[in-house]
Amino acid sequence: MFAALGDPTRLAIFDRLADGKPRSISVLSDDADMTRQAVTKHLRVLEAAGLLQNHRVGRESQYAFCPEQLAEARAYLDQVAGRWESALMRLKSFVEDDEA
Amino acid sequence: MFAALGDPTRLAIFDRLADGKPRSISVLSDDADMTRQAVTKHLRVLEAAGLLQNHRVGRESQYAFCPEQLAEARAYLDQVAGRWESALMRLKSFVEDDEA
DNA sequence: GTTAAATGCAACCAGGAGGTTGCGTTATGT
DNA sequence: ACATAACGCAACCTCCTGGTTGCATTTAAC
Repeated sequence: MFAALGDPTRLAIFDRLADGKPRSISVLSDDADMTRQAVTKHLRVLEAAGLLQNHRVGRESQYAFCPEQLAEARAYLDQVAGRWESALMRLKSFVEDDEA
Repeated sequence: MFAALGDPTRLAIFDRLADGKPRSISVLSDDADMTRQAVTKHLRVLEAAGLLQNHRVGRESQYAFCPEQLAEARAYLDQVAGRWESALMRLKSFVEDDEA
């Protein structure tokens, strides 16, 4: 999932869809100075990572923002930050014990 | 920065260093079933992304957790989630207006 | 019913990422 | 002082990724 957002093109697409509005592939590839096929591949990657949702309507396939994985990413970052801070606390109390 | 955490090997190293303790390259490459050089490259990438800090001591170079970029990533995810939720709110009020 | 739009599929290509090996250099330990 | 540990640099290799092109297929529009 970090890998999915790691590519700048993909991050741009994802950012564009963050307003919640679903968009078709051709709409997304219009202002993405690259082939429709390339955009399609990126969309597939983002969908596989659980960041986007695809839903075929008529002859066009709409991709839309999907918030679940986003929450998971935030949870992971929070957890890492938490581990780090608690390590800091242990270090601090160790130093203070040493001073006492 | 998402790209830096996108590689599983790098994520593992980063996760390992999240306890705040600095570690030398050879220590890190001991249990990473891969060459020291490969680990070095990964560490350089993580450092360039601002996720780790390097500090040479004697003949060994110690890499340690660096929290700043982490906060930035969290801020970005928050911002995206915020944009999405406010879009939801607008949609909701639109529907309610329509009902009225 | 035909034309055109929106997409899917597959083959293909160039470049960069991840990894290794070999060798040189600096610091440590005894 | 000498052996060895920890590291840097550079060349090299392989494979995956990002991108393209060509063609087939489904669906809308008129």
